[in-house]
Amino acid sequence: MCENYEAMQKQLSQLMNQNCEHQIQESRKRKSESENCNNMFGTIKGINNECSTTDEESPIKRPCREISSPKAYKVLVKTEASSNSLYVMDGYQWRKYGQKVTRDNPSPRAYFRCSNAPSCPVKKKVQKSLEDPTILVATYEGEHNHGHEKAEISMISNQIEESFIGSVHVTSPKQIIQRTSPTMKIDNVPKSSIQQFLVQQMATSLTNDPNFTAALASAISGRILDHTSNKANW
DNA sequence: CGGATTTGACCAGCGC
DNA sequence: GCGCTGGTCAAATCCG
Repeated sequence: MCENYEAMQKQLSQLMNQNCEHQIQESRKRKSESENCNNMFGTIKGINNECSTTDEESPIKRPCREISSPKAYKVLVKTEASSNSLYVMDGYQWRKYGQKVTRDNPSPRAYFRCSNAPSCPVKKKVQKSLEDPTILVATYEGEHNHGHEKAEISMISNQIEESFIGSVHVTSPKQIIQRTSPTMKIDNVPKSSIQQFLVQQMATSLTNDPNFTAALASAISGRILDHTSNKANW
């Protein structure tokens, strides 16, 4: 699995390099992060840093500031439909320092800084998805310079639906949530998150396997029957 | 009372 | 230079 995953990463890097060169030749229209990052149904730019490697070679100064942030990735969180909260429980402690209504999305965008450690440079932007208000789009920038603390437990207990997005074209939010084609730049994502992602992928594959679920069901029912028959014998 | 949140003001970058 | 926009600051407010 890991080998296949690494092979996919290489292919993705090559493709993104090609896209990057093409983008350099395109218009120098102002890079708006809200247009590129918040619109998860379009081509998402600035989340990965592939293009930054060609900066020195390119005669045109790259317009996207976000590319200078090498550790940016997105997390999509499914929330309760009635919930208006912009708080994403990911195990870290965040301090909100601003909120803004952006032009292309009527729902406000909240800005958070990691407060687990005073010098932690990580920032997080959270905004509801334009297409599906029950989905919170959290964009993380930077890398934590402290321990993960209770993140692992929290991510499981809060049933976070997450997907990491590189420079890919996404056609539907459901596709993201169902993780039909997970693509991410491995350098952009904390290793613990990668492990989490792989575990989830494995769990999904197993649960989608009818043979596995049937065997699991029979094993559980057998266990229960054994247990009840043992009790009856008592 | 101290820390977290809210929210209006301010700043910088970009297009025209 | 001006206006628009996203991002950040900081004083006011809230809350445990």
